[in-house]
Amino acid sequence: ARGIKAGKQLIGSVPGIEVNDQFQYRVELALAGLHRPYQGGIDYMKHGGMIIATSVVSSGSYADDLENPDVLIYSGQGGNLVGRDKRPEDQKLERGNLALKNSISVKNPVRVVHGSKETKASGSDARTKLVLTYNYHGLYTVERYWDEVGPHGKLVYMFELKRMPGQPELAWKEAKKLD
Amino acid sequence: ARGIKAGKQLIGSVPGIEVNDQFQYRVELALAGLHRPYQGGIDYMKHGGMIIATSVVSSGSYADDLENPDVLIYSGQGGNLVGRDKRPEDQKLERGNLALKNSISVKNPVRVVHGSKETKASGSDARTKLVLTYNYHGLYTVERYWDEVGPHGKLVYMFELKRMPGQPELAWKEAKKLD
DNA sequence: TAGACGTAGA
DNA sequence: TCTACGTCTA
Repeated sequence: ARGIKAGKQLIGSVPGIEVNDQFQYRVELALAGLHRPYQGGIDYMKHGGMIIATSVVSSGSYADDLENPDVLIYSGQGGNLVGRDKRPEDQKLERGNLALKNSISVKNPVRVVHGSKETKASGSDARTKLVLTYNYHGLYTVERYWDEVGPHGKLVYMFELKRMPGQPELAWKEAKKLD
Repeated sequence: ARGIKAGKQLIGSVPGIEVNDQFQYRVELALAGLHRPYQGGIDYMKHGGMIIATSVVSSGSYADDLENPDVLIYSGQGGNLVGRDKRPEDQKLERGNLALKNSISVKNPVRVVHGSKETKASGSDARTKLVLTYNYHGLYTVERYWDEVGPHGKLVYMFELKRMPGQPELAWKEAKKLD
């Protein structure tokens, strides 16, 4: 694999990629042109003088709401809310968060990729293990946003994304919580 | 690329990999079976009740000495000596550092991969840019180790590795420092 | 659970 | 220069 190069940044559907397509690593999302940042959850681009969001990845690190697959409540980025040894801070309405906010008025489609734990047969022995897998959920629009104060006492932006109609049904099973 | 799996851990040469083979990403080294850790500089395994080093990657993040390609002075790991916002600490003779020390008496071959900046033509425009590239330098033995006090006042372990004779010459050019 | 010579893009 | 919902092994 010499010269891995991410696909060009697009708005909306990516040719050759269909709803329910599955990926195992973030680098594959970049390669496919679905979502370029290797770690960042929000991808965006300049469009008509402002930045707008082009894709988001929800990987379960935040308290996103996924009960209804047609509506995604997505937490903003920043504020050091993930990771140990980080002092939490208020999130700011900049970069990815600003891009998502701008996409509300622009009404552009945003690709949504959902990371979920999936059970997978583990080679030679009969047991299974949980593997994080990324599923393409299709195009959404950003409907609204608000801010709340999280359990750490800091400001968190929340974005509501709604799935655009006329797309294939989601073949999506989340791994049962193992309590 | 479904189910990327690192090669099995070997001591010495890896079948199919030759001196001067070149790689672009750490994940490729893991895939090839040359060096499994994605970030760690020292790979090791249990052997006869102790851990011994199997490979090291020098990427220029530490003050390693590479003037003479037949002798590699390699800095130990740990102590938070790389990265911002980290308070430096004394390195400890554990994990990779302990493995390298044990390899002195075991005299087992250790694979050496050298990361260096290489000039590369940059697509459509005529300019070049520097890209970190990993070159396989072949098998070395660990000759000795010592500790020093670094500029930060903390203990750093240093290991001297010597290239084993009878291997192909290194076709190795480091990018000139751009001052 | 946490460490580790990672990466790309802004 | 810095951020960012990474990813592996111990």
